[in-house]
Amino acid sequence: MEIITRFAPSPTGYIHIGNVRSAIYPYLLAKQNKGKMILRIEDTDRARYVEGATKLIEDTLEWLGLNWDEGPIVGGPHGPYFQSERMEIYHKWARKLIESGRAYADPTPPEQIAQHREKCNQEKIPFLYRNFRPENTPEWKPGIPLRFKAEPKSYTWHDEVMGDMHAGPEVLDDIILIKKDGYPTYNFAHIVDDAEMGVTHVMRGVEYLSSTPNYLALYEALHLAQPKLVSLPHILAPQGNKKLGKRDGAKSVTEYRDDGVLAEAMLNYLACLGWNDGTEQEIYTKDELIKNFSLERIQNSGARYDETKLLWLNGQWIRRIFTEQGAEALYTRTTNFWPEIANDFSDEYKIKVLSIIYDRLKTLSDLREMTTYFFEDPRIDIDTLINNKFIKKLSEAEIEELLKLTIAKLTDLKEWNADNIQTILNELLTKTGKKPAELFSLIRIAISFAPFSPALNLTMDVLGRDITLARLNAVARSI
RNA sequence: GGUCUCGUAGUAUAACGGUUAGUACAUCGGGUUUUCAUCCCGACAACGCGGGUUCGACUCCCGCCGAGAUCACCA
Repeated sequence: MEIITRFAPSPTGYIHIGNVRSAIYPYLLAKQNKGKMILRIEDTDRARYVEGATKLIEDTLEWLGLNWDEGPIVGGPHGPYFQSERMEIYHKWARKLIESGRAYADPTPPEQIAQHREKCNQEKIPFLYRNFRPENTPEWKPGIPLRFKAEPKSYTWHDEVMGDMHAGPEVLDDIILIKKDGYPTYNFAHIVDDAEMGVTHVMRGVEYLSSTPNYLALYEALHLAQPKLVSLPHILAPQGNKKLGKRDGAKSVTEYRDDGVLAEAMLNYLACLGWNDGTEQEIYTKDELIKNFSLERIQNSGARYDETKLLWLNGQWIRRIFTEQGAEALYTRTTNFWPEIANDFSDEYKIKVLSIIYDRLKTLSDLREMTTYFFEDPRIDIDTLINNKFIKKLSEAEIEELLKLTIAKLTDLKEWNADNIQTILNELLTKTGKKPAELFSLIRIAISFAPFSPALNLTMDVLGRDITLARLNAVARSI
């Protein structure tokens, strides 16, 4: 049987790292089994609807490479994929329930319901609406909510992550199926949609675990086959024990993209947060995740979000793309991350810069701060120079002498390349008898005035003879 | 409060009932001709508590404690 999964977000805002896993796992499972993932937009709450949120959701999935097989944009045989466009379908199924006596229109005003609830709270007994079921119910028509008529009974079921589950009749209640505005509730709509769309695996956060018995009752009353149920544990906020949410400052997934995190790293990190394949592998490509993914190995307790590890993984991915796919491949990802002044420089030059700096990037946006001296002359700051912990050991006369000697040697260099520059540097070392730390720090700071930079000979090679000498001369004059 | 779920280092996790409880991130040391980073080596650090069952329990059972989820005309 073909496996069909779905990701069914409501368009109330951006997708953040706390909830994107419910898109990743369905995707992996579907792809692993040559099945399909459906994207369905659950927009039945008109009050919380946010304009543009659907676009945000689509962007996020596209960036991560979680391409849905059916849904908005791509279409498919089970559309429409917006719940707001499926009203007749819900009403059709609702009528079936009414006809079989399993649903009723409920005219009880909200204030009275609140009173019932309040009374139960005071008496410290569970509030169950079925105990307050109205005796005479009108015919169902727009403006009156439709409730399920629950039967108090026990259910057992199997959750692919949580294992065998059991619940008693005390959790079964007359849940609202259709709201008074005519829109279905999540509880009803998702059951109908999953069935109509042929969804075989319902994967969602654990928060739905407690309402599962009510869903089972609905499948039963509707004579629908029960799909496999998969509860995904929460991702916890860095602080405290709450699930990661927007109020903990959970950033949107695309914000990480804009901050220079690679999609590969993001997917890798999130997939492995609360899941592992039992090996000690840490770096997974999307294809490897698809190949190795398994429901059984999803963790059943919440996992804390750890941005430090994400950034480590991102560094790993930056280096991996560079070494496996080449400098150009990495360069194509860096377009938006160079300092503004770099716009005037050629791709070729920027690729050279990237090639010597890439292994110290944690995120691509580090380029902005780390590469400026490749594009403009640094401001000469003699204090920084002479206060450096190595250069401090040299007298001003020595500094001047060393700079002059370096300039002279480099001027005589016939072919300007990294190896030859290194030879010169080595010669200078033996000739002056200075320690590498002293001489190299002096030159490094004089040409960059940066807190750190790549190996000296590489930096000088990329900068070129003219600029290197010009900067050294400028510093020599300022001493 | 009712119902349900979870509990291995700071974090993420591994371990047929028998291991010096493994790995990674973080932290702290050390190494690779300057810095920062990479890379390499090393160190620190965990089975929530109490009972059982067993020759033997992180692993099975019970109790406790702790944490979380849910009890909406939100999803």
